[in-house]
Amino acid sequence: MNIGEASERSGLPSKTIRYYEDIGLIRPDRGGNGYRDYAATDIHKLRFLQRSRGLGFSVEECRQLLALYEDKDRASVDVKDIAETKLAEIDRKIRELTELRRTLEHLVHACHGNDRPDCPILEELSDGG
Amino acid sequence: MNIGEASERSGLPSKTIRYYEDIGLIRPDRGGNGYRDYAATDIHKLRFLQRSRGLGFSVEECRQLLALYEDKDRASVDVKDIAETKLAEIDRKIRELTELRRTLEHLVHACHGNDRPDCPILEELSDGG
DNA sequence: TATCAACCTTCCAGCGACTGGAAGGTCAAG
DNA sequence: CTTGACCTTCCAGTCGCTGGAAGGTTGATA
Repeated sequence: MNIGEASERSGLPSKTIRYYEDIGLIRPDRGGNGYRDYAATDIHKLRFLQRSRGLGFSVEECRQLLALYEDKDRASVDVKDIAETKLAEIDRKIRELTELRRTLEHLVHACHGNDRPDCPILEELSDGG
Repeated sequence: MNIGEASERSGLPSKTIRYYEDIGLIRPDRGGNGYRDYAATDIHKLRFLQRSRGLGFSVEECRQLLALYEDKDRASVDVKDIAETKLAEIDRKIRELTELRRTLEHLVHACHGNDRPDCPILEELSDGG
């Protein structure tokens, strides 16, 4: 299977698939013409990568998860640890963004939003409130 | 005032201050020795940048906000528009992260996290659930 | 006066995770 | 035999810094 079809089946752009090969996440065969040749297991891995990236795992975390996925003697606690760490990270980000949101909404509400120059948003940004 | 002191007063690393000059956000004077020389207005601008970056505005948005900040004939609605757009972006990010969080938490709960290989997290990642 | 640390300068490279584009090879259909 | 859709590699750019090398300046101390 050529990269175009691998792209369709995995939901990843061809560019991204080549990039994942560059950084050693997958190693497809090559045909006599030099074209990459993806087997069913490669497609599985690509879909795995697509989903784990979509869940917010970094490429390095995906590499670990993929290694665990391929290790039939793995311990599920190793997977769970990675996922829990990521969960905590996501929580932290949500908290940060929620705090930002609160501040920004407050400012937006305070600003008249007309053609006059006085603006609480700029005041906050310039003198820290 | 040298860059070190400007850094302390603005809360931005010297590297970042030089970077902001590179991309045309600020233009401090230069002393005879070639050192950058920051005036009080420069420090104001740097603090402004520090705060607006901290509120999640991109550097380009900061450039616009800084231009409005310096434009005494501005209309506050222009500032408000930028802030509202950013607010909507933050909302979208929070929603995305919350959805991620839900999925991930669900998976984490489903995984026993022991020394056996069976793992609902990997199952979800490999076959999409 | 020599020297030393603590500043400052410029320039180049790298991070993460792609993405775009150029220049060129391959393949299947008409 | 040409056309167009594939495929290949390689290089550069994105964003917002950050690190480091190599060298100049300053102010205090021996």
